Amino acid sequence: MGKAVQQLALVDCNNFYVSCERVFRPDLAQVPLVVLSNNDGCVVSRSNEAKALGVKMGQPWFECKALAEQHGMLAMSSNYALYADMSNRVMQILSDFAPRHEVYSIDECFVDLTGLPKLRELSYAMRERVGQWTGIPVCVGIGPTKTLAKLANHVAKRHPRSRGVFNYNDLSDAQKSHLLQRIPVDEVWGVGRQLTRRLSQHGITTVLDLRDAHVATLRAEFGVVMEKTQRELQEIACIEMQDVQPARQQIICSRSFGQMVTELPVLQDALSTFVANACAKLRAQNSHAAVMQVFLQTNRFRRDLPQYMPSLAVPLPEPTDDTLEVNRWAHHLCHRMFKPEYAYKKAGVVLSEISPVTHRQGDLLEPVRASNTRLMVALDTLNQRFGRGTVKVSTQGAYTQWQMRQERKSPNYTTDWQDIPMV
DNA sequence: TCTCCGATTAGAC
DNA sequence: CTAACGGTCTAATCGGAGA
Repeated sequence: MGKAVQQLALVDCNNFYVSCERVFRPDLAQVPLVVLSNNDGCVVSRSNEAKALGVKMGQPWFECKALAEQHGMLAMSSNYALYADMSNRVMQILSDFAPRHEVYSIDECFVDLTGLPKLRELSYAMRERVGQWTGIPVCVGIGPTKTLAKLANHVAKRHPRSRGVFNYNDLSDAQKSHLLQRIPVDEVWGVGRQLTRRLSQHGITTVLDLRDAHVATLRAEFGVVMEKTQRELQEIACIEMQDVQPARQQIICSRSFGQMVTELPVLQDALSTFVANACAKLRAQNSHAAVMQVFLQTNRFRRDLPQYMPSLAVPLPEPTDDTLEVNRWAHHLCHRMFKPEYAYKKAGVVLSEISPVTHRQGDLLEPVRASNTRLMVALDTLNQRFGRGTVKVSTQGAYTQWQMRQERKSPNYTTDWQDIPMV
C-alpha cells in the first residue's frame, strides 16, 4: 500500500507589515505604502501599489525618496510590537483548523490538512476567518511537500483567478509540468541569488528544469541541500513538519545606531541594552550561555572614513543567564576593543554555546556563585507586564544618541493602553 | 589520516 | 543643509590545526 499524499498548506500573509499598518489606518488602503527596516534604513515590506512603482525589497529608503514624492508613496518605521501581536492572533486562528501546524516565520504557517475533507472550502474558510478576525489578508498554497506548498502559495498570490487558494495536488502530471515550466527557478524555497546564477550555467532556469535535472550531477555540483530541494519538487518529502520549535543555538542582539558614536560610555550604554535583551531571550527559552561575544563596527558604507570591525569573545566562567554578569563581561570586552579614533555605526552582543538550564553541570571544584536568579525573574516579570524597558540595568539609558531612528512609527495599537486612539 | 573547530558562504524572512 | 543602506537565525562547506 502506497503512502497517501500529504496535503500540506502554507498560509502566508500578504505584504504582512504593510497589512498590519493598514488594519489601523484604513485611509491608507489604496496609497502606495512601504515599511522600513530598523533605523528607517531599507524597505522590508511593500504594498502592491509600491511594488508596481518598482520599489525593490531591501532597497535603501533614501533611494526611493524621489519616487515617493512623485507618486505620494508613504513610508512607516517598523513597529515590531504590533506585528508580533498581529502574528500571534493570525497563528492562533490557523491552529484551530488542524491538529498539526508549524509557525515558520512571523507571517507564515504550515498547516497539515492531510486527511481532512473539502480542502478548497476549508482553505477559503481559513482565509475568510483570518481576514474577518484580524483584517490581515492571507493566501493558501497546498502541496505534497513543504517546498511545493510554498510554490503553490506563490501561484495563489500571483493569479487573481485562484482567489487566494491553490492546491498543487489537484493537478494532473501534464498540468504540473506545464506550471513548473513557467516558474523561474529562483522562486523555489532555498534557491537564492548565487544558486540561481550557478544553476543557469548548467542550463537550469525553470522549476521544471530543476525537478528533472540529472540527480547525481546536481548532487555533485550543488550539495545535499539542493538534492533535498529536488526531491521535494519530485513530491518526496525531505523537510518534515517541526512540531516544537527547537531552542536557539545562538542569540544575537545588535543595532545600527541612529548617529555615529565616538565615545566609550555611549557604546557601553548601547551594549547594556543589547545584553539585557539577549539575556531576556535566553531566560525565556530556559537556557544558559557559556560564551559571550561583543563586536563593534564602523560605517562600512562610508568609504571615506577609516574602517574598524573588532570582535572579542570570552568563555564565561560558568554558563549563565544573568544580565548583570554578562554585562560586566560586555563592558570589559568593549573597553579592550574601543579605539577613540573611530566613529562607530553598529555594535552587538552574541551569546553562544547555549544549553538548557536543566543540563547544567555545576563545577565540582568551585563553590557555587551567588546568582541573581530571583532578581532576573522579577525583572522579566515586570518588563513583560509593563513593557520592555520598565526596569533597566544602571548603565542603560543615560545616553540616547545611539538609539535608532524611527521617525515614522505608528502607535502600538494592540499592546499599549497609552496608544489606543481616543475617538 | 581523521577529526574538530572557526570562519565563510548562502539562504530565509 | 547633508547624509542617509536591517536584524536574526540555521546549515553546509572548507581549510587549517592538532591528535
